[in-house]
Amino acid sequence: MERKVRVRFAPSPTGPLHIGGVRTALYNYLFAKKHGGDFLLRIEDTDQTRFVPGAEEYIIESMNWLGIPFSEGVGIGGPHAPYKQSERKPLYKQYADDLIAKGFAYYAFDSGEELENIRKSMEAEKKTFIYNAATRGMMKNSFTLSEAEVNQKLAAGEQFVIRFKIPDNEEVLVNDIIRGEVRVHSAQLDDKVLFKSDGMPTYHLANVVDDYLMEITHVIRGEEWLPSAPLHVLLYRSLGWENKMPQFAHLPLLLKPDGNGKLSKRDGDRLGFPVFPLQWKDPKSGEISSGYRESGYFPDAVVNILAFLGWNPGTTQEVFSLEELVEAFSLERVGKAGAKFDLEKAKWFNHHYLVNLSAEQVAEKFIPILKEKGIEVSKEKAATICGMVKERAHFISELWAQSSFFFIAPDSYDEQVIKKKWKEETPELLRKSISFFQDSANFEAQPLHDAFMEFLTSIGVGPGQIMNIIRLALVGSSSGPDLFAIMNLLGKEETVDRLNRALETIK
RNA sequence: GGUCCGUUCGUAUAGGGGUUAGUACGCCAGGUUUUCAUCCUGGUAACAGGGGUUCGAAUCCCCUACGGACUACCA
Repeated sequence: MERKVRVRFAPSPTGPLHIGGVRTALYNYLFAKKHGGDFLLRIEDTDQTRFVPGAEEYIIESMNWLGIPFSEGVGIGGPHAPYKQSERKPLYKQYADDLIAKGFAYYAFDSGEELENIRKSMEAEKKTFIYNAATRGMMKNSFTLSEAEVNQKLAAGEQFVIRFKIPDNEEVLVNDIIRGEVRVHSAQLDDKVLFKSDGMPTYHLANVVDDYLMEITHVIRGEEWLPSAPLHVLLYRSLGWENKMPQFAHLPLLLKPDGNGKLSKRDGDRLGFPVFPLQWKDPKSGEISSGYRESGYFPDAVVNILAFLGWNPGTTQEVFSLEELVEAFSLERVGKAGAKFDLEKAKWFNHHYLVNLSAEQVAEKFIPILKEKGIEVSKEKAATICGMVKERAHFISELWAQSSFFFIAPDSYDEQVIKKKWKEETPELLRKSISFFQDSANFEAQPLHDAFMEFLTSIGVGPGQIMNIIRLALVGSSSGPDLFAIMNLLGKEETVDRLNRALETIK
């Protein structure tokens, strides 16, 4: 019996969504769509102490910006609502109780302090404290206390947790789509807390219960969860849900670009690239972290960049739309090793997307920037300019530096060019050129070019002697688009003005 | 420390017993362009180390090294 593919993205609202998380969400989405399945958003907020206001909204806004839609979940609703674990709180206890009834879990009354002390003293002996078959007998729990004592503590309202009883001496097998068979001996596992003293389940319980209830078929999550996957397998078995256990796929981590280690919030701004999809202002410290959106990345480009960090299609195609990614994606082609973010490649991707936009589309995004600078232009003119300069930029924001001379005459001239190109005969040449332009009836780029070339030939001057000077006068530097196209856009009057100004100013 | 996961050019990766170890970004050189950018062509650069298995290993196995994750009443 084939179940309908259902996957979930289950972030914790403890801060802004990290690009590693975005990639996890993306892979989940791609997998779901590829198999005609569902993609749910579940918010895992079982830890009230770490809740950060705005984080949940941030997650949803990020996914919206990226154009990755959920089919079900928080903010959308669906047959398994609610999708926020804090709102599902009453649901979990019964499963913990069920586990206790079946002998797979037990009450424990050790205080945090007691636990900490024993961990410390074990550490002093260079041993690791594991709360399991080996140590249960020395702690305060259902095994060391009589049933009457336990009941009395419970009745007295004493604080307790419910721990999972890891089976003794067993090899636990986790079947991972990406990593194959992973085996861990139960002696290495500890009796994790399933149910906290505050009445909330821990991740482990809530996650398994909700995945079961929501009929999740594939759990695609970060590699940091691999060590606890054996516990989850055991939990499915103990709950009697083994035949409904989802398949696991643990994704490789995103690493920092320099050195090693997991990519973290600090690295991004240190290395000059965002680690968050959207700009984030920490509600407590007020600290601002940059986002891809605000940095000028296109959502399609971010999706494309992220898709290729840990996955490849097995062909040489690198530019993929979201639809194409859905078509090409498979978990089998996800790599095992952590991937480092490459800023240069990311910029290249964005540049590629920028160039592939039409001049009109680019202009639409550029006009607001011009407005901010107090410049009003027609859509047509903006589009013409964008068409001329878009391939010289990685981001929309770089367009201004590439095109400001269209709107504002240069207030200085590149010294290097002056030094190299401004010769004794230059002023005379420039004067002749000015009067040529002054007398030109046709200022269309091509005819103007042809006529000017003819003129240069007639006075016995090579283009190299004057073209750079004219560019310098018009642009202020020696770079930029086709000179005659610039003149055409500037118009005769402005062109002649700028040439005259250069003549007067230089030397 | 323990457990688990990983390791191909600087980066992302292809290749999974016989390849001149391929591609992209970056970088370098040449071409195009009156300039710069784009574009085109070429180049640079990698199988962590050691043992096996095999006629043959980047590929399979083991060990070592290195890196990472986890080791909470956090997720």
